[in-house]
Amino acid sequence: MTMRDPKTAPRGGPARQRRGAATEPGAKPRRRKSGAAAEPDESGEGGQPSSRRAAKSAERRAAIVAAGLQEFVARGYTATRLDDVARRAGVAKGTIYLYFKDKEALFQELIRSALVPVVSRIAPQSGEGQSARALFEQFVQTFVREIVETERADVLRLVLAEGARFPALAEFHYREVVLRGLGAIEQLIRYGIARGEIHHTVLAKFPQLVAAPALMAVIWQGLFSKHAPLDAAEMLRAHLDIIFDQRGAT
Amino acid sequence: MTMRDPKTAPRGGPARQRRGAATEPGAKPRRRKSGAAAEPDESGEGGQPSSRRAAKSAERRAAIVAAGLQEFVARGYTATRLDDVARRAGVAKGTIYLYFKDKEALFQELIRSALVPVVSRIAPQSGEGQSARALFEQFVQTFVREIVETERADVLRLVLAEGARFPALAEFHYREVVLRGLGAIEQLIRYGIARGEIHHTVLAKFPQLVAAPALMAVIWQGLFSKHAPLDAAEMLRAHLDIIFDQRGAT
DNA sequence: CAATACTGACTGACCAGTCAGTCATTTTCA
DNA sequence: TGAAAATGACTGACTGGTCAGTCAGTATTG
Repeated sequence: MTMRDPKTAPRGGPARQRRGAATEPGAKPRRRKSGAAAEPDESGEGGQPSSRRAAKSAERRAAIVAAGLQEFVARGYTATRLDDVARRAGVAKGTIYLYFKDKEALFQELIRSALVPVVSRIAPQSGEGQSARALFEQFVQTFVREIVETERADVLRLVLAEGARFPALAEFHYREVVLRGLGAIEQLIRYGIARGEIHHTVLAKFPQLVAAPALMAVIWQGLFSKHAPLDAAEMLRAHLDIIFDQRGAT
Repeated sequence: MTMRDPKTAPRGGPARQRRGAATEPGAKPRRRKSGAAAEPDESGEGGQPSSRRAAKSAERRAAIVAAGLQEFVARGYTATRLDDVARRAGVAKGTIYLYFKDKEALFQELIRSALVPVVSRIAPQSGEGQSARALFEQFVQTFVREIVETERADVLRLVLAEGARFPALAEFHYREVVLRGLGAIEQLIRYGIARGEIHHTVLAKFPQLVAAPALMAVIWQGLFSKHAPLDAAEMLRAHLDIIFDQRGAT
């Protein structure tokens, strides 16, 4: 097994520096831009000195990320050309390298910024006193609205597609998205069991069973909806009926 | 949206002929080999004239497919180099082109030969009189043994990964694997409902709900098992408990 | 007028697909 | 039967296009 990760694979080539895994802002490339690392500096318009540049910088960065998102989603990691990303972002190719160390760094940042924020947003609003069923309904609704019906579904598929080839990406996604997501689901399940609404206690052990139809929905929409449309919301509701023991009916 | 499919993308290039979709043996490249199309000619050793050549030919073809499988699974479509496939198969690069029209043809053939045969094998043995539960158990067991625990799981993930970029592949997979698989599941469900073992009649409408945990298992094993092992068989059994209304217990 | 941001032509590696030539097997025919 | 001819299988150096990443130079800004 040769198993070389995809990058640009410096075969026998010259220097072409490499680094273990992700980008971890703080890399220290030759020149580093103001807004390059973190701190989006949320001064919208104010008068902060040098805020003008910072704002424009943040804007450019965002444009690159957005463009990258579309390109990567459409073609996958390897087949995406940074020239295209640059063109789509209305920027010269070199500019990308002012904001990101290399192609992979852009890729990871992209995934990060597309999925992480939504994980917290989708978690239950903790509404004590509400029925577990209601909380699950809300969960499903949010999931469909925020993921299945947005380009975030594409990003999720992208992670599934490329994850196996990017251990660092898979690990990150597991930690930041899967663990947190399943954790939230498990809490909901326990809540439902405690309230006597859910009788299948195994679900607390395998929250994946609750998430599975959502995964199915995301994948189906991406690959097969053209051949056989699937009403994700309805399917997920039906799944809730099963979890909550609502037999029969439609 | 430019949306060009990955291939080698003859950008503005010269002639470089292309064709609509798959390979469809019968393409008619310049020269065509004996065993190139179908009919493996199962004469093991016998005396059929010219069987020697045919046998060796089939062997080579198989070696190429096997090598391709490993490479594509490890790197994905675009990042796989045919030079590597050739080396792994113990063959010169040119030889690949004697058996397959191009990279994509090899890729498709690969997926085809890895998944299609197993679909029929995994379908229920129609054992009339048996409880639906028993049939489902058997189904799950076969699925785990034949897919989750084999490299076929990798192939399945490969389809999920590349399907979006290969409409022809997605369509083929939908027709030959998904439709047939879900069809078999739906039959089982109806059987279970008819026997009064399954009460959730929605399942007949959404057999995807039954398949979803299997999909989850395949994906989890590929991406996250390193971080959090998942006992697929146990999870799928737990899922059956839910479908069959076996409340509580573990 | 620095300093900083940006540009895009350029380099060097890379790789799908080709094809002229070599090797192996089978057929033909004396 | 044995040798030459014909057919088929295989090879790998080569071509032409591609693309990540660089950097000298230009623009913009404070």
